[in-house]
Amino acid sequence: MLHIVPDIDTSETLTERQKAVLDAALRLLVEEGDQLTMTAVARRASCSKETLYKWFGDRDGLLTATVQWQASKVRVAPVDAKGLDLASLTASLERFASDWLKVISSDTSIALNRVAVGHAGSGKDDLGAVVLENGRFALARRLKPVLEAGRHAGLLDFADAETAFRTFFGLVARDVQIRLLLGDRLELTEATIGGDAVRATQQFLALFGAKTGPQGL
Amino acid sequence: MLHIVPDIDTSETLTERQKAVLDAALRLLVEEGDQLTMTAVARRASCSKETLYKWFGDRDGLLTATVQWQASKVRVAPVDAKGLDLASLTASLERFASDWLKVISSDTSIALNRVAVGHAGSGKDDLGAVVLENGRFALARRLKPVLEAGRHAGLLDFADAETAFRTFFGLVARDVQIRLLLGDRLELTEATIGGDAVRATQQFLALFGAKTGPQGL
DNA sequence: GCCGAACCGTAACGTACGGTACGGCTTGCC
DNA sequence: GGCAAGCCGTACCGTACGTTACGGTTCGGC
Repeated sequence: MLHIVPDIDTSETLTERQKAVLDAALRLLVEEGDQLTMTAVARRASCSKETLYKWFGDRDGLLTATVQWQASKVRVAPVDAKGLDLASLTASLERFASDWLKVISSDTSIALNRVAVGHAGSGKDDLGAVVLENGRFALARRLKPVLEAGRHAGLLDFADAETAFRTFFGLVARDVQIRLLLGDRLELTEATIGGDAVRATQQFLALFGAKTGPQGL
Repeated sequence: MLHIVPDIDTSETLTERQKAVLDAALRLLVEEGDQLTMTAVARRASCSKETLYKWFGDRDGLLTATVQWQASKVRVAPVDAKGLDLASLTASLERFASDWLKVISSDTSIALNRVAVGHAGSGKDDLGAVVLENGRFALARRLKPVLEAGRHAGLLDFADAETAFRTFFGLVARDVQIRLLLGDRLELTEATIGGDAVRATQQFLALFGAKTGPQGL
């Protein structure tokens, strides 16, 4: 989703067949959550359990490979930061907010985050780290250059890009992710997401917009 | 934690022995996460498995009772809303922010939320609903009267208390909870929490403070 | 056509754990 | 004292599932 870019490490020495198996595992993970069984994955993927173990080692290996496989699919197109004015900055921020809301409200993201959260307690694997790295931290890496460019163009005023990013993150996500993870029915329509993206962006600009200029509202 | 109030429904027809057993289960839940076993709980609580099943029905019943038992312990003292001025409103908001950050960064909260998130997928029980009801929604119920009082006193300006609350929630929590749930090391010291509470409150007032008066910063 | 590698389907194994049964001990009541 | 209730400790049962083993099939290379 969100502008798939066939990246270099997307293949990651995975054969097409292996990708298909991981897709099956992913679909099953969305449906069943963490209580999916190796037998179910094998049946869904029309492969043998022996093959699963040969390719992925054990259950945790399969889960990790599945999460990484999904992560490799959600590379978004970078936003170029040339010719930045308030309109384009606003559009970029709204775009980031909208994309992020779509991601965290998707069935796939919810399922993956649930599994990763569940595994985070017992240091058996690093699903939490993988999800975090490809979620919140990847978002920060992509957004910070935009924020820096906005500051350089005199449109934004902040001391620390990290702090500014975290505020933006909070304004966008609010209670959405934790409510969805905890099972709250919270249907985010296209319109709702769009409105929330605009609101969050306006609030962010109100807090961090440079005072030079008619920034009254 | 946070000003325990011996409430009416705290007992909830639980004997002292049962409370002790649930405390043991809670401690084990923090240590082991969702893979705690009934045998381990019985051993830790020095009771028999037969007793666990008699009292709580099955494993899910024990988990639910444990979560509810913890929830019954975190009733906070309500903030009175008389004689409200900007200083006391600011203090109240900072207090809410600080308390909430302490809650979501506590080992107990993290463990409970992890278990609830893990169970949210399969409609076996309603741990997610319980956690949500005693967490995010309880916070809203307590904070909204303060916001309404602030608006009535001419200190705040917002159309919808729910929307205002969610923005405050986002400004306070930001990425903290999801990072902690996913296993990110993120040590929140007393000082950090205090600073974040002040920052979030100032940002909230900048967004929703009434324009009448010297509200320039 | 033959061989080996890879893989499918399925059966089998071992174990961990939820749930149950039971003997023994304490406690309160007659 | 006798008795019943409640509970502890432990042994036990059944099952689900991770993991392994194996026979049968496909397929590329010679």
